[in-house]
Amino acid sequence: MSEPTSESLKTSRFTYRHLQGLRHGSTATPLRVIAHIDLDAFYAQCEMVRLGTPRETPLAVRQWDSLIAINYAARPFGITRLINVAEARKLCPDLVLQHVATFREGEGGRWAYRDDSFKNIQTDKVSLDPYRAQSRKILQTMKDTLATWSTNDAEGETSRQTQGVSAGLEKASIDEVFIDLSPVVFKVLVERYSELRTGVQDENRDTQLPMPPTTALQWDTDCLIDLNDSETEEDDPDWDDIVMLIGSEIVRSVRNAVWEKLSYTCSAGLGRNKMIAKLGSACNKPNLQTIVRNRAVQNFLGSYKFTQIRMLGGKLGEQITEVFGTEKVSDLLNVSLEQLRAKLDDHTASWLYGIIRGDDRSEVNPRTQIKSMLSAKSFRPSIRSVDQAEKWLRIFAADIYGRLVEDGVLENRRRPRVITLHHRTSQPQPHSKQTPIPPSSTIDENLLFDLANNLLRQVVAEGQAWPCSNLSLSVGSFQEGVTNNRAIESFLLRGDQAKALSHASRPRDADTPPTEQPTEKRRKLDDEMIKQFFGKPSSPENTGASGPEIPQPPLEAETEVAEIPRYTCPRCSRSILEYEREEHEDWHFAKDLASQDREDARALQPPPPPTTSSIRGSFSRGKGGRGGGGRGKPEKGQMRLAFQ
DNA sequence: CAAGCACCC
DNA sequence: GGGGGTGCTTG
Repeated sequence: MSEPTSESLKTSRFTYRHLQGLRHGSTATPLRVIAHIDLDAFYAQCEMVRLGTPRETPLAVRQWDSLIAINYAARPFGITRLINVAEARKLCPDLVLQHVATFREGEGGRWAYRDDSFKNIQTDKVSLDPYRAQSRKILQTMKDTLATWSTNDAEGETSRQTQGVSAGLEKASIDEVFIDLSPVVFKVLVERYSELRTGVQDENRDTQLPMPPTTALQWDTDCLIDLNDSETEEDDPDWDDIVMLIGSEIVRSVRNAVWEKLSYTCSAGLGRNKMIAKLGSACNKPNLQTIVRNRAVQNFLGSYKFTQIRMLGGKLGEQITEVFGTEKVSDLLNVSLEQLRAKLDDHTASWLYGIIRGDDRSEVNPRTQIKSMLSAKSFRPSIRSVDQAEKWLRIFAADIYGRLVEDGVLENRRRPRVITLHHRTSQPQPHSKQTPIPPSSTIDENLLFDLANNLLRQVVAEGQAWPCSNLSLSVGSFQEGVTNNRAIESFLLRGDQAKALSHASRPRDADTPPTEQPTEKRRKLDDEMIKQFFGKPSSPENTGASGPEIPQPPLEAETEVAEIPRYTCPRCSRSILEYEREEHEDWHFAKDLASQDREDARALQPPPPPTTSSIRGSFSRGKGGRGGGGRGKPEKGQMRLAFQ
């Protein structure tokens, strides 16, 4: 082990700047902690819970003649989603086969579990509502548990500035979430390690942190990814190991709460970003969590095909495979950035270069609310009349309306602004028609049905509607209701005041360029400009300049009384409430960090996610023929990039 | 805006 | 493969 004399003098690889990045959820800090939590065979577990089936009982969820979820007890029998019901029964005679709930023609918007649904593919439509309901409960339990970590003060002393931190939670699908644990891990970290509490002056932000006092970490039941070849478990842990340990403790408590309260198991991955966390959660299933420490990232990623990395599972991954003649991350590591740039557009090249080295700065989008709702049905055989189609539109409208009610249409919390009808004929490519939902209308089943029906008439009128093999209805572009609107308006008002204030009192901020109207917009008609103003309330300096993850400096409340102590910030000359001083200083610090990030970005090329048509030059896909060479990178794109 | 495309479970 | 989702680009 370590010699107490020389080793104890060692300092951490990390600085106070890195630590502050953790506090504010900076996407760049190497101390960041992201979790991905994935419910195990989710639909199957929903049915097990609903039916009270023991965990050892093999169970599969059935949709018509297919299996859409298989629990872990059934998997040893060789049952997969690719086989049909008859084959599954043969492999496992005792298999519990539960059909999904369905709507039935003529029974309104009520779904039900029916014994005979599998025989009624012609009249029934699948309902996933039971699973959405469970998903909501699980999400809420996760949030509640995270909240206990955020507000619980162990000692009451250190929590002064760290209380109320919240973990950003992104619902990635019905059975997956990403959590940015950074702020809450920071809170726990400074509570447990008093040596990290010392304030530090601006000019000392890059001072190394002291080494953690610990020499061995207790990882409990976690699964650890092996360290890179160059690393050894005998080395003392640094803070990036400690934050993962704290993160894993938090995630374990979240998973435990979901189990104790709702009887669901889930698996989790922890790492320094979303890509790593996501790959990690799939490593040890079911009911386990996997930690990818920073010192294990190279080893971890080296074993993957890059086509398994998020965003590379589709055509982009396919194209990269063709161009470079390999699917392996380890092979692609030997390709220089210049070589990547020769074959891919700059955007994609630098993103790819970073991502295979474990660099992913994408944010956890703190989003829980649904953005669109879709109700669909495939027809075998195809349908060929308006009459038949209308019956399904009734069911779609009822389905979606029921979900809108759950979402709060009745209380006017949210309402969709657009409705879309998708249809498919024998051609593989589906088509769609959409139309606005009249803003003043009361949304109900009939309204949705009428709008859908109008769209259907349009499709029919254009010909090519029959035979129809697939039909679906969706609503989207949600608008927040009046209650929230008032809150937003007052927020915007405060935002304007903030701007006025900042222009008046801040010396000069390179971050906030003088107001500059995009020239092409000048040509627009006045009323369009007005519409745009109200439609896009965030001005360039609001969206771009301060960066999404950086909190604005606290604003003074209008109702404030004079006796609250204040101080004048030496950096921006603003008068700040004394009790908000620390936060304000942190804000400056975050701003500094952000500009540092941007400088880094200019030098290194930032890693934004790839977009379409990323292959450079004449490489073209089967159809369309637009390789993307033309849309390279005008200067404006660069500017925008720098601000993101 | 409307429509399509890519990617994900 | 069927039933849902998200985000982006293009005309």
